[in-house]
Amino acid sequence: MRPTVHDIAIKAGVSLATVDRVMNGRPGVREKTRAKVEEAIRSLGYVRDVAAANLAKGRVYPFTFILPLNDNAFMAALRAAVEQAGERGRIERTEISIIDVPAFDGDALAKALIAAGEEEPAGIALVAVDADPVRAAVGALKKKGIPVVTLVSDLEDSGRDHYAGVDNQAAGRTAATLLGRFIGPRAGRIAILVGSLSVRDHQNRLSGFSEGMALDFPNLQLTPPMEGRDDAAFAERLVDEALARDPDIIGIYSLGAGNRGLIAALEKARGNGREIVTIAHELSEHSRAALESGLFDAVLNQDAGHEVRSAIRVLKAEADGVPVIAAQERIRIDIFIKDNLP
Amino acid sequence: MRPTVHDIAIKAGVSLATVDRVMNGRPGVREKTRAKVEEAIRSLGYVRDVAAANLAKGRVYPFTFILPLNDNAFMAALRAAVEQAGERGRIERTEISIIDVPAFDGDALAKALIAAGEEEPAGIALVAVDADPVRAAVGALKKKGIPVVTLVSDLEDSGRDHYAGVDNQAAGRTAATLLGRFIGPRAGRIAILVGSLSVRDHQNRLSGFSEGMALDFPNLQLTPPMEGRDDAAFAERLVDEALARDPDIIGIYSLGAGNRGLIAALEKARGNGREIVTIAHELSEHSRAALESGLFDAVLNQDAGHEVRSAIRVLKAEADGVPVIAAQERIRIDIFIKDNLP
DNA sequence: GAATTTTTGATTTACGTACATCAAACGGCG
DNA sequence: CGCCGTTTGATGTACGTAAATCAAAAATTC
Repeated sequence: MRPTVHDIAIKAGVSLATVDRVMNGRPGVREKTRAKVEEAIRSLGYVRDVAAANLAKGRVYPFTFILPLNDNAFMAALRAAVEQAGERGRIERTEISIIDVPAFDGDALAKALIAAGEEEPAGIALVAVDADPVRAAVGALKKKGIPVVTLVSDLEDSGRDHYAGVDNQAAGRTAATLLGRFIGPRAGRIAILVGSLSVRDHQNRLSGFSEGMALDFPNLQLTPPMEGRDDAAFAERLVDEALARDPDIIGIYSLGAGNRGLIAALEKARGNGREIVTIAHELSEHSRAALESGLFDAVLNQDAGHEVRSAIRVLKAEADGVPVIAAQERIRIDIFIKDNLP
Repeated sequence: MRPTVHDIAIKAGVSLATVDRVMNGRPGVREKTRAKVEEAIRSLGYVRDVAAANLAKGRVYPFTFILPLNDNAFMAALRAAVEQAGERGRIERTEISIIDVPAFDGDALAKALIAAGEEEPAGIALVAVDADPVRAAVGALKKKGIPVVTLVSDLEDSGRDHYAGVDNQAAGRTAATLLGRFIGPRAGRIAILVGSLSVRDHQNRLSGFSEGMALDFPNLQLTPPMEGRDDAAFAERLVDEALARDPDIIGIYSLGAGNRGLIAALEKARGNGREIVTIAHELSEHSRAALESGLFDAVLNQDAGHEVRSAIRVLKAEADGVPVIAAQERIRIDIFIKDNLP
C-alpha cells in the first residue's frame, strides 16, 4: 500500500497535526521538527492523494477561459471544446466559465483579464493578443499567484506559465515544404491568403512559410499576401481575381480561416481545367471535404480539443503544485492529407 | 453545488441505504422504488463523484499489460510508456504490471492472457497476435467481465472493448500518396522494406500502400517486398543489393522497424549521387536524424505514449462503467517531415 | 390473521486528507 | 519560581461515497 499521512506521523515520531502543519505550510513548527517530517516523507516516498485532498478541501477548480468573439470554424471548435470540458468538469471538479471579448482588441482583453482576476479563479486561459496592456495584466495575475495559460496564440515575455498551442513559425515552414514538394520542379507563382496581417499567429505562419520557400524552392515565387479578413465571400473574390490576373499561379497557401471562399474559387478554377496545389489550415467540415475531393492537397491542423484539455491539465497541475508532463502537453502540428483523415 | 447521494435520497423520498442499493446494483429493492430513485438521479442530473467513490472503495485498478519481447525502438518506447504510466499510477490509483511474451507467438500470448485473467485484474491490454487461441482467450476474459483493450495491433471478432492503435491500412495509403506526390511525374520503381510479412500490422500497411499506389501512381511500379526481419545489418544488405541491382528504384517505403540499416544504405547511395525518396515508420532518434538530414522525406508515426495512456483511460472507464470520449481516444497517424518534428 | 419473506430505514465505519480547536508540554525570561 | 509565548499533541468534523449491520415496516404466503 502507498504510505499515508499516518505512516509519516509514525515514522517521524510526531502527531498527525504536526504532519499536517508541515505539509500545508502552516506555522508553529520548529525547524528541526519540520526537517524530521520532511525526511520521513522522502524516505517513505509519500505522495499526497490528490483526489482525497480535493475531496477534503471540497475543492472545485474555478477556471476562466477568455475567448475572442470570432466566428470562424476554428474558434467555434475551440469554444465547443471549452464548453464540453466544462460539462465533463463535474467529474473532474473543474468549473469553467467563459468570458467573451472582442477579437484582436488588446485593451479589452487586458480589462477582461483584470476583471477575471478579481474573482480569484484557480487559473485563467486566454487567447492572447500581442499588446503591452495584456502583458501587464498577465503579470499582475501572476503576482496574485493565479496560474495563467495562453491558448492558441502565445504571448512572449509575459510570465505566463504555459502556452497551449502550436509553433506557428514551424507550421509555416511545414506548409512551404509540402507545397514545394507537391508542386515539384515546375516554376510558377504561389498565392498567399491570410486572414489578417494584424494577427500574430498569421504573421508567424507567413514568416515561416516565406523563409522555407526562399530556402528550398527557388523555382517558386511568392505573390504579396491577400487579406481575406476571414470572410468567405471576400476571400473568394480575391482568389478569383488573382487566378484570373496571374496564369502562373500554381499553388496557394491559405493560412487563415475562411476556407469556404477559397474552396469555391478553386472549384471554379477546376471547372476551367486549372489545378492549383493548395495547402490550408484547420480541419473543418469544409476543409475535410476539400481534401477528399482533391481541391486541397494538405491541411495543417491544431486540435482545439487537445489544446483545451492540455490547458486545463496544466492549470490544474499548477493549481495543485504538481509537475506537468511536458511531452504530453506539446501541441502537435498535424498534417492531414486525404488518406489520414481522422 | 452538484447534487450528492443525500439529495437523491431526499428527492426520491427514500433513505440513503436504498439509494446506495440502487446505485450499486445491490438486491432488495422493489422495481417501483428503483424507478423512483433513478428518476431522481436523472432529474437532478446526479453524477457519481468517481474520486470519492474510489476513495471509499479503497480501490486501486490493477491493470495488466502484455507486451512482446521485441527489441526494436518502437516496442522499447511502448514499454517505457507503460512503465512511466505505472509510476504516475500512484496518483491515479492504477497498479500496472507487465507480462512479457515471446513476439508473434499466438499460443504463448493466449496462455499469458489466461494466466493474467486468473489474477482478476481490473483490465488487460495486449499487443494482439492474430491467432484463434488468442481470440478464444480474449473471449473468455470478456465472459469473466474483465475489460480488454488491444494495443498497437488489433484483433477483430474477439470481443475486445477497444483498440488503442492506428488504422494501418490507412497508414499504408498515406505513405503511398506522400511518396507518389514527392516523386512527381517521374517513372520508376519503388522498393518496399517490411519487417516480417507474418505480422498483421505490416500486412495491413503493405496492402494499403499497394492499393494507393496502384490507384494513383501508374508511373511507379512496386518491387516485391523485402523482409528485413527488423534487423539493421540484414536490412542494410538487402537495400544495398536492391539499389545496386535496380537503377530504376527511385523510392523506398519502409513499413517496419530496423531503420538504422536503411539509413546506412541510403547514406551510401547519397555518396554515389543517388537520392531516393524515402518514407519510413515510427519516429525515433535515428529516423528523426534521417529526416533532418534529408535521407528520409517523411516518417509516419504512432505515438506510443498516447496509445498507452489511451488504453489506460479506456480500461479505467470500462472498469468504472463510465462512457469513453471516443474522439479523444482515436489514435492518429502522425505525419512528420523535417519541419514539424516535435 | 399469523407466519414468513421481502423491502426499506437508520446508523455506523471507513477511505485519505484538510482544517479547526483546545489542552499540554516546552522553551526562555525576569 | 512563576509567567508567557511557542510548539506540539489529541481529538473531532468534514468531504462524498461504499459497505455492512440490525431493526422496522411492508408485502406476500398459507
